[in-house]
Amino acid sequence: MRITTQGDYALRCVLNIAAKDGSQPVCIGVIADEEKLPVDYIEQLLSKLRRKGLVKSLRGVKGGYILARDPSKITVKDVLEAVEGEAFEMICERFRNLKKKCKSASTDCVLRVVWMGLKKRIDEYLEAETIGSLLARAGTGSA
Amino acid sequence: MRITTQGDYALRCVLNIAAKDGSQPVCIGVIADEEKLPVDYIEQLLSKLRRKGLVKSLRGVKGGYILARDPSKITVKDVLEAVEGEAFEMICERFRNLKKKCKSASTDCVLRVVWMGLKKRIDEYLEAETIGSLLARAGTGSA
DNA sequence: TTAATCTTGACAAAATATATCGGGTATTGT
DNA sequence: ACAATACCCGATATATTTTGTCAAGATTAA
Repeated sequence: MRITTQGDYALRCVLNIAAKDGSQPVCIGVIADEEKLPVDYIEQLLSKLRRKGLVKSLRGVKGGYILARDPSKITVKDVLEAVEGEAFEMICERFRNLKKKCKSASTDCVLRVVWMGLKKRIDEYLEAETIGSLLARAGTGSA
Repeated sequence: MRITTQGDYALRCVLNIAAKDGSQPVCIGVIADEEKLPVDYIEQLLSKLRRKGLVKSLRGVKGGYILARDPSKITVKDVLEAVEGEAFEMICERFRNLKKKCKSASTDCVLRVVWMGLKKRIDEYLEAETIGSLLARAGTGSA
């Protein structure tokens, strides 16, 4: 079980934008350069973030990306979900999405209970961490 | 982020064995049949569980698998780790394993802190759940 | 000995993750 | 108007992981 580079990259992009003063949009080229990420790849990720309403984009010369709302209102979970779908997808849901049949998918399935509990834990944790809190932590060096 | 069918299947196999009276080993064919899982696939999973010391195997006629220790001493995390490696692998570690370079992998990386916190939450939860507790829950129907 | 059963490694197929590319659209500055 | 910059979007390509299958071998009970 792991988060993918998509989630990691997306978070780095958002953090990069958030760390700037916000007086002007940050363009993909700069982000890719500073974070050492493939520009064509994070372009897709930023598009997803935009469609989910986490960032806003401005086209043309002087264009780029800015956060759509206050960093403290953007959770780590928001960003992960934007690029990866659910932060934690239960295997039961996965089977459903793949049109496969989970033989034990009754509501009282013992494992289902475990996965639901795990999902709850994960979601709670990722909702508690925000871009704002990460930024503050980075600033104070108390990481 | 998700657990794979390997983890799910492995847990179903262990639960299946644990649910029996233990007077005789359970063979793969029976487990596969009862759990509706591909026999050749779970064969590999059970091999991993054996190598990790979670189950014991007996060959020949009347052979099969039995739990290596008390169900209450086998955690969900034990089973997941046996077949999937770490229950939650941090992206940083993954990069290392793939011999790739994570540019931001300094000890004070803000995201690293997040992943470490998440890993801790996940591991704690999965260590708290045991085959024994799941079995008890299934028995009482209080799921 | 024979049949049942685990053991092992190799192979194959499917799904996902990670990019890369090309052409299009909007905006700014001249 | 025009050129330069930068986002937009869909298609395609590659790599990796996941999932599943197969075949030959080893062990044991009856």
